[in-house]
Amino acid sequence: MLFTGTHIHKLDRKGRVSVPKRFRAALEEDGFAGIYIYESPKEPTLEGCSESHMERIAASLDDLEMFSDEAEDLADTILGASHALPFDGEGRIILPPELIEYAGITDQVAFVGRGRTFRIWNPDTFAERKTASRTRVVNRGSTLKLKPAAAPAARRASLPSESVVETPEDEA
Amino acid sequence: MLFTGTHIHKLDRKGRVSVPKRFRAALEEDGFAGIYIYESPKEPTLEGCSESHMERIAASLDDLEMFSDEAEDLADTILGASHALPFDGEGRIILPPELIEYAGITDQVAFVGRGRTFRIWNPDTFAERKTASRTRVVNRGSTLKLKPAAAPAARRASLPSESVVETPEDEA
DNA sequence: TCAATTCCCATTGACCCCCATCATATCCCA
DNA sequence: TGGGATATGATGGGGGTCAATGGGAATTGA
Repeated sequence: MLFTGTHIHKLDRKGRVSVPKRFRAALEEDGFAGIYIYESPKEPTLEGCSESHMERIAASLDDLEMFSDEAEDLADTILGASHALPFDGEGRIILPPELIEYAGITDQVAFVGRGRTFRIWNPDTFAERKTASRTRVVNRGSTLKLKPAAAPAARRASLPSESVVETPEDEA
Repeated sequence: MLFTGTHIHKLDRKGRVSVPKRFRAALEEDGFAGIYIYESPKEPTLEGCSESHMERIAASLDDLEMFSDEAEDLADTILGASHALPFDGEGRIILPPELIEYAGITDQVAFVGRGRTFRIWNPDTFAERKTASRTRVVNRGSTLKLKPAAAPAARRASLPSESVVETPEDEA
């Protein structure tokens, strides 16, 4: 399952916010009915993911030298500062005040998909960032080199001829 | 399964539009009965693709340094801005207002095949662009070097020429 | 006992399902 | 070869359903 799109929901006066239905579906098939979030080190936004993805992060940290400074720092930043937020009956979570403050959120919350993870923004802040990103993409002429065709692995790979490649992101 | 040709359909007053039957067939064998679209960064058009193709994009982004600036920008521009639009019983999707506006669409919608992806245009805008790009192709003397014809992998390769790509700006 | 959290129910409005009609391509047969 | 008959896709619209939201009651814990 993939997190995509931008979904703007309301933060009510109890600090609750509905997690987008699409995200919920992806998260729930994961065992834990809820999300994990932590402060993004570089920007005023919250990183969110499923429990299994959090486990992947932990495993990756294990691989970094057990007691390297970097691993220590990352562990504190991500694992130590992460919050496990369960859904209530209506599929909402309660955003802890310190996270609300960190992201500069007021009355609205933007859930922004990033594939295997997502981010939680103040919608205005994200809007600015998005136009900036897009401008850089155009100016820089970014192209995305696609991987050789996703490993079939997942679900039925009914198309035998799919191994064919394609031009990256074509011209214009 | 390739998206080819240009198909013009009507946008009804509910914001719905039928996805061409040909495209639908290609998309449905993909698990998710619907399409993914996002704004093309460079032009007033929408890029569309199947879920598996979107997963490929996400996987490719994952590979770029997890947090390189460029990957960040592309993630916001593509994954964050994409919409998953499911088919209704009649094979239609609902085009979100902001996408309608971005592409300058009014009452008609042009689906234009591009191989593994397709684009959604205001038909008039596309018509202009098409003649312009055709002119460029002629002036420039562009030719397309075909790949060796992908190994038919398994079973009968009844149509030897089938793996071939087509010129970017296809016919009509 | 008070405060904070969790559970539960009510409301509303957007979306999705269903059906009815229309257009177009295909086929059949005289 | 023409004309209709039929199948299939495209289009229009109404209404039921469910996600998002708000608030109150019950529960927990200090």
